[in-house]
Amino acid sequence: MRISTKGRYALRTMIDLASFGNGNFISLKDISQRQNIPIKYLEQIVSTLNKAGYLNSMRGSNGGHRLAKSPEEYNVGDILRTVEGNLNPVECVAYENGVSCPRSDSCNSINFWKGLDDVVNKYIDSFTLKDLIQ
Amino acid sequence: MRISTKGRYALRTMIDLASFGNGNFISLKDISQRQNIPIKYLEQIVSTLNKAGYLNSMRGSNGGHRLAKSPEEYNVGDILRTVEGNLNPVECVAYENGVSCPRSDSCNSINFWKGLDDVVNKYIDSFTLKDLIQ
DNA sequence: CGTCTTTCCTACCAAATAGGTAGTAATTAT
DNA sequence: ATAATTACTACCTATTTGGTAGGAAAGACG
Repeated sequence: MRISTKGRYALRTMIDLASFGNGNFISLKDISQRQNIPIKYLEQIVSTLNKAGYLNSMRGSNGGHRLAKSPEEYNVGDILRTVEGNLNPVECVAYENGVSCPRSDSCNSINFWKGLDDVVNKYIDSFTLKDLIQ
Repeated sequence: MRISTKGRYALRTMIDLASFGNGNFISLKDISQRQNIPIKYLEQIVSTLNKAGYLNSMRGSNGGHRLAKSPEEYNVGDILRTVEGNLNPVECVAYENGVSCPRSDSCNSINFWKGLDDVVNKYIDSFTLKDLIQ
């Protein structure tokens, strides 16, 4: 029942950009040093955030990353699900293309797990990035 | 953000005992077949539940396990924490012997993670084993 | 133009965790 | 005695986590 470093680093990176960015491009080197995250690992995480459209990036000298939107427009749940994959507590609550656990008919606990999934997602979806800045 | 098979199997085992036990000793073989859980793996999980005092066990022919208390006296959160270890979403919210994350002073997200930890534990603690039987 | 800085992309890797399997000893009903 | 069952301990394989490493592409600046 853990959020991995990816999720935590992603959130700290977004908070860092929101706090120190001010619309300017910030290099991974700066974020890496401030947040104490290995730069090569940070690259991968930022790449995911980038592909999700959360960031604008610029290559080359003086390049870097900045938020694509203002902090209150980011849902923390979206950020976490983007880098962590889904956050289902158990796979039987994930219904991809209509397929569910073969035991679901006889399973007494599936509604319990669904409820857990709900409270987790409801909680993380109740925060925007702005809420996490002081 | 996953509950492992250990937690799910443990819960299903407790539900099975509550549903089919009726105060009698039920063998792991029976539970294993009904719940489709490898018996040797089940042994280990049941051993943990046993050591936590949740079960009475009897060896030998016609032996088996039964609930030590009535279903409404088991908290589902306790069962899960017993077999899964703690369920902290991130380690920084776990304060063992007063030690916390070295970044906690400057960390904007620690209260967010603590809140997540709270909603998860509050949810799983709001169910007893009885609630999960039909 | 050349160089420096930075992102972008892909491959690789070691340690930990998950999810078991296996063997054998101890206990008890019949 | 023996068959059935729990109890204990060691082992094992696949996946996931948490990174490293190297080089290509792009842009700023002298």
